[in-house]
Amino acid sequence: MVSIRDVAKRAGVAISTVSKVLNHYPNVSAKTREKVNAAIEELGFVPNSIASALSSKKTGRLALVLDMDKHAQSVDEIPMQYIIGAINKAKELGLDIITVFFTMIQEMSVDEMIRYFQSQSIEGLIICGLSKHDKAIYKLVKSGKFKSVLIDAPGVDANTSSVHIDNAKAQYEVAKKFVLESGSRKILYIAGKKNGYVSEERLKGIRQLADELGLTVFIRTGNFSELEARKLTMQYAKNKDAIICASDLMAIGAMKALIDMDIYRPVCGFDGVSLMGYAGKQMHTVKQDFSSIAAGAVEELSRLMEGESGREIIMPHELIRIKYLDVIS
Amino acid sequence: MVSIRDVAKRAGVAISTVSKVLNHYPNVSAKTREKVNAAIEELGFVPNSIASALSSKKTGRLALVLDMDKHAQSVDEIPMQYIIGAINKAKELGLDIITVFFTMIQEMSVDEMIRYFQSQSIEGLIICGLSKHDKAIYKLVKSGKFKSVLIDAPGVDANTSSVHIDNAKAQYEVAKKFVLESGSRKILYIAGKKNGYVSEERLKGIRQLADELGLTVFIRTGNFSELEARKLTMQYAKNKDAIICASDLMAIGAMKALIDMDIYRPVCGFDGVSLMGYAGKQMHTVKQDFSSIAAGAVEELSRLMEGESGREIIMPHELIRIKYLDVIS
DNA sequence: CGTTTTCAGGAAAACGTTTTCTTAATGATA
DNA sequence: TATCATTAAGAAAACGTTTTCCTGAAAACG
Repeated sequence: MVSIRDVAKRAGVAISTVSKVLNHYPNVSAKTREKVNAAIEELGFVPNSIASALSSKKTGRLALVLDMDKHAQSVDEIPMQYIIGAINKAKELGLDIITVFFTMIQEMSVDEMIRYFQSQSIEGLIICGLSKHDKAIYKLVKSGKFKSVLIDAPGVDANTSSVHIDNAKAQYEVAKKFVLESGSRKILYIAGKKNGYVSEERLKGIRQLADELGLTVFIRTGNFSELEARKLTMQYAKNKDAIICASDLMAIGAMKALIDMDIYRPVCGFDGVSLMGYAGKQMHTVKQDFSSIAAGAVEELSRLMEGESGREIIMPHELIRIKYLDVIS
Repeated sequence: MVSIRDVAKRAGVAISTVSKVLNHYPNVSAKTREKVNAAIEELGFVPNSIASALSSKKTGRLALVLDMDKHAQSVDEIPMQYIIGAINKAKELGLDIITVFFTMIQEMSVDEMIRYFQSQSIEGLIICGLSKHDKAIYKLVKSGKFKSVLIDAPGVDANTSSVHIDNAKAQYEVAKKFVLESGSRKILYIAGKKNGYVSEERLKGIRQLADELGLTVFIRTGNFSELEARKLTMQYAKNKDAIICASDLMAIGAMKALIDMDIYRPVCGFDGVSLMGYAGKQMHTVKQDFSSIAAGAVEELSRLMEGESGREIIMPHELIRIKYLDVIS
């Protein structure tokens, strides 16, 4: 392996001078810089980031923490969008590596996680989709050993930022459009998780709308599960005008139930996953750009790592209507 | 940061002794080991993998190379399955990190990629779904700077292994079952890519079956594109008995076309992606366990990194029939 | 009991950088 | 011309490990 030492020898300068050239220090004469760069070129020198990290104590390593079931048969495209967005942005910013980390995060393993991140010299965490009520995450973030950005959860301290859309507003908007268009008055709302930050926000949106328009909204919790939404729809849809779900996946469950029951009710979703295209029903929903959200989180993390303090970033959302696809007769 | 030095001091031993304990060397007495472990515990010492890597020249870093469009709206779940399988296995084997790397791999950027991997001290590559005819990959692997495992492409040298199912056999088997069951004689076969390894193999399987059963098979190339398959089906399906596609995604395209044309033809797919469940038609297909395939690739890479030489690993496949889902009326 | 073997444990170099401090040379100022 | 400020460049320590080599003591052997 050709090292900075070889370059120095070749260029007839000191090691420190080569390092200065590498790191674009100002106090190097043009002539010397020239010589060094020539030597680098000739020897095909590639700086060793491991040595650099050890010496400078800056690794530029980020971990993207996804809370997924290990054996997920993931029909769910959201994690992939997060990964794509985060990795591309990290590369752009010269943050060397994004570690993706799947786990069932449980309280008992937090210490293990901290040790793992520490041993890997990870400087920043991007944590996706975990509520602030999740003790494990709280502990992880509160350990103070890492800068963190939370996606879809509110920040917890000055070392922490959060990135998410305005869920309450988005839910309000899409539901309003949906309700006015379909003329519905009695709604079945299938919410996400009890105590989940995102779920609570969306619920706020619905409640606001209900107040404003004087709607009757019957609320049940679907745990973001297709099956659960299906059951709830079976049970409660009959005497309602329409169904609003806190996620597209649950909306699919609802649609399946409606078909089973052989009744028609308009359905409104949330997320705008492209999978919906294959489910084939026309539907109002909120489109989130998960890839941009993750990219924003990486950018924000890089800010935090430069010593700035935490803040809350609201990403834009879009109201869309999934198009009717002809694969469904 | 508490270092091995602190531990040594606390335990009243030399640094090298602590290192020996850490790495489970045999020549350390039980008593000393005890003392050291106690000190580690008391100080909450976590070994620094960066320093370790620098010193030992072993990073245990792997890169999972996925050739994806940067902005893919990825309905495609296969990359995610690769990632899940690879990361989990890597963690299990103590291979520190999996870098996931998205790129449009083009010949011009190969040198850049090599430099990037080198600077990151990456020791092994897992390269997914690229044909051996792809010059970029060939160059990358042939650079000899990394141990590589190719998924869905044949190995190229002694430093390289390959992992894939027996595509010819799988295509033969699923098509045979499909053809016999549906009694088809005149088949439209929509192949994958020209010169793609996987595509060619599957084509072999179809040809063998055609010979054996005396079928008439009309072959067109769909480039693994839903849209392309749809067009080809439009154009050629009318006077055929059935359609066999080299991927599920193309099968979906074919089904859409059949619906447009308002004719019925049985369709056979390949891959077994769970997305198919949402497309809703009953269909024969080959199920690949992409997660296990990636896990196998990591395991194999670890073997290569220990100095073993390259080989070809055939993973099992399964013939399945996607169940009729009631979301489709 | 003396000699050889075995082995636990320590000292120190090495890995490839960064960074601080120092030095020498140049140019500016009085 | 003498003094001071400025700056380019080098020397060397430091980062936290691993690993090789060495030492001394205990164990084994005759």
